Amino acid sequence: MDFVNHLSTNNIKPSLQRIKIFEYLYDNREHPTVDTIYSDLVSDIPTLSKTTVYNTLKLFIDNGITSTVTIEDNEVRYDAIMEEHAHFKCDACGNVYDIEIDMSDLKFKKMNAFKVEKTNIYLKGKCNKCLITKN
Amino acid sequence: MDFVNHLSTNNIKPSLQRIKIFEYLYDNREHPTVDTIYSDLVSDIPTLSKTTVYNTLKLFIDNGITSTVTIEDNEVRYDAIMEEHAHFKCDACGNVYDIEIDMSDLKFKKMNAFKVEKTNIYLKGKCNKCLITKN
DNA sequence: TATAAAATTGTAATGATTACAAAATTATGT
DNA sequence: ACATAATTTTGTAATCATTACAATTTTATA
Repeated sequence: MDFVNHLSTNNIKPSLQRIKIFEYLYDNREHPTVDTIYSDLVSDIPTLSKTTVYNTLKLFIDNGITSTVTIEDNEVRYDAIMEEHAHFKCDACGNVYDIEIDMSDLKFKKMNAFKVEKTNIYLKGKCNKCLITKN
Repeated sequence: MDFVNHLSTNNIKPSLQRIKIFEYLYDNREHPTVDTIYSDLVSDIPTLSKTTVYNTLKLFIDNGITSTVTIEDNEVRYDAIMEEHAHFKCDACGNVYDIEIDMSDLKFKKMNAFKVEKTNIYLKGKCNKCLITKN
């Protein structure tokens, strides 16, 4: 994945901060929060500001290369994978995993009243790691 | 719907505030926010406090008669309908509608790694009202 | 009716996000 | 290359939703 090129082709000038933040998001698939992104990157970019993380993520979202994952009402997570997929959140360890899904199987009723542009799915439960360890 | 009985059978003492808040949630199916609930009820219960609305909704959720609807990362909505259903949010007018859905049709891959307890689905797009009016 | 328990309320504290202006960096025209 | 303009980054302060907490009010109990 050529991050510089990916940013450029999406009308985002590839500054150091933007490259590093996108790279982090793309490589760390656990859907990190702003705080996690900031904490993990500040050692690499000592001048990094949390405001920059917020600004940059908003820029990514506006240009369609990142999306938010809102499962809990008190934490916003970010995801750089834009292909159709769903999420699973383990309510024991709190981790959020990607899930492959075929949304074409979904059958909605009375959908003539709406023009659907995006379908979001997330599951909750226990991941195997937590089932084995804690139970 | 006998609200007093519904609260009682779910281990919630049916105080005036609790009855009114649940009644409001159950009758107003547009998934209101705390602010909306408070604003609409304070004329009816002049002493009502926003803290009470927060406390009461938390109590409802803990006792399984209400759930949160988290579609946007900056607004928490509440829903008293606990039967399986999905949501549609119109990003023109902002309204959230209920949708009937058969989740048994969903096919996930690699799901052996998880024990799923709850499936959440929401769609985004434009409702017919907005498509006709604004376009 | 007195006392204890529970519910409600108002205010203050918290924490995430945003606004904003200054500083730093990068691009542009000559 | 240099001066100037534009953009990006940064830090601080403001905002807003939510929570903590203690006081008050209401309800239950003996």
